[in-house]
Amino acid sequence: MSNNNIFVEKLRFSGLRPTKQRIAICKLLFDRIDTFHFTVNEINKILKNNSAEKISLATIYNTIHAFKKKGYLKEISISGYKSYFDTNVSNHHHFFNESTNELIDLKDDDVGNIKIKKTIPGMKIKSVEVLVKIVDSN
Amino acid sequence: MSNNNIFVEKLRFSGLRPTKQRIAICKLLFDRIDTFHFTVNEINKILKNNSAEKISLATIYNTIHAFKKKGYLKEISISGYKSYFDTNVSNHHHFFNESTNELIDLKDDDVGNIKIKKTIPGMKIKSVEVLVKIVDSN
DNA sequence: TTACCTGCAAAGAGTTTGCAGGTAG
DNA sequence: CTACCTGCAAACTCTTTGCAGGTAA
Repeated sequence: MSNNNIFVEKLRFSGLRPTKQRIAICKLLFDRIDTFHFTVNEINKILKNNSAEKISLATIYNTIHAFKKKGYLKEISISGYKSYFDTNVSNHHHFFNESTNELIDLKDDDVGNIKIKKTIPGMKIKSVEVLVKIVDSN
Repeated sequence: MSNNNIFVEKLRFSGLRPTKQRIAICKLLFDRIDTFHFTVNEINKILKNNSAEKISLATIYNTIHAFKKKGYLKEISISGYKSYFDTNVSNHHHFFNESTNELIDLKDDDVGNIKIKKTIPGMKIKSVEVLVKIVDSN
C-alpha cells in the first residue's frame, strides 16, 4: 500500500491519470526487483486472479502502450505473433528459451561488443538487438 | 520453363509432390540470384497477379511451412504480428528498415564476431540472431 | 464540468484447421 | 487405387477501435 504513492507520482508525472487500473498494473510490473518479461495475455491472467475487480483487456493494452510510449517498457522482437514486453528498458539482449517460451536477460557484458560494419545511405541505426535462441541440450 | 525440372527434382527429393502450385511458389522464391525476404501476404499478392490460376492462401501457408521444415526457408524474428521468411538459410543477420518494413541481409562479415559468455545449465544455443533496426536519418 | 479513462463488443489482421473434392504416382 | 494435396470456409489468436458510460481534477 505504501508503494502506491510512488506509482501515483509516476503516472501523474507522465501526464497519465492515476486510475486504480493503472496503479494495479504498475504494481504488477514495477513493484519488483528483477526484470519482468511478459505478454499481454500473461498479465491479463495474473490480474484476473490477483484483483478483486477485473481489468478489461482493452485497458491493459491501452496502459501497456502508454507505458511503452513513455519509455517504461520495451518491446522485444521474437518470431511469432505475440508481443513480448520487458520492464528493463536499458540496452540489453536476450536468451529466448524455445522449450518454455521464456525470455531471459543478457547483460551487455554477456555479449561481446557488436560492430556493425555496413551502413546504408540516409539511414541511421536505431537499435541493435541480439536474440539467442536456446533449447534443451538433450 | 526449363527451370521447372530443377524444382520438380527438389520437391520430389524432399518427399513433396511436385504440384503446379508448389512449382509456381518455388519459381517465385528460388528462381533468383539474390536473397528474397517476404511475408505470406506479400507472396500471395504476387502470385495472385502473376499466375493464371490463383493459389489458395491455405496452400501457400502449407507450402511455406513445408519448405521451412525442409530447411529451404528461415523464419526471422521481428517485432510485430507478421512472420517474415528468408530464402537465405545460412547463418546471417539483418537490418530491418522501420520506415519501409523492409529486411536487408547483413553478411556475417558485416557484424563482428559475437561471443555469448553466459550459459544456462541443461540448455544449448540454437541460434544467435542480430537485428539492427534502422530509420531515416533525418 | 470537462477532458480523460474504462469496459464491452465488434472488427481487423494474420494464421490454422477440417473436410470434401481433386490429382500424382 | 491410394495417399497426398488443394481450396474453401470457419475458427482461432492477438490486437485495435468505436462508443457509451464513468471518473479524476
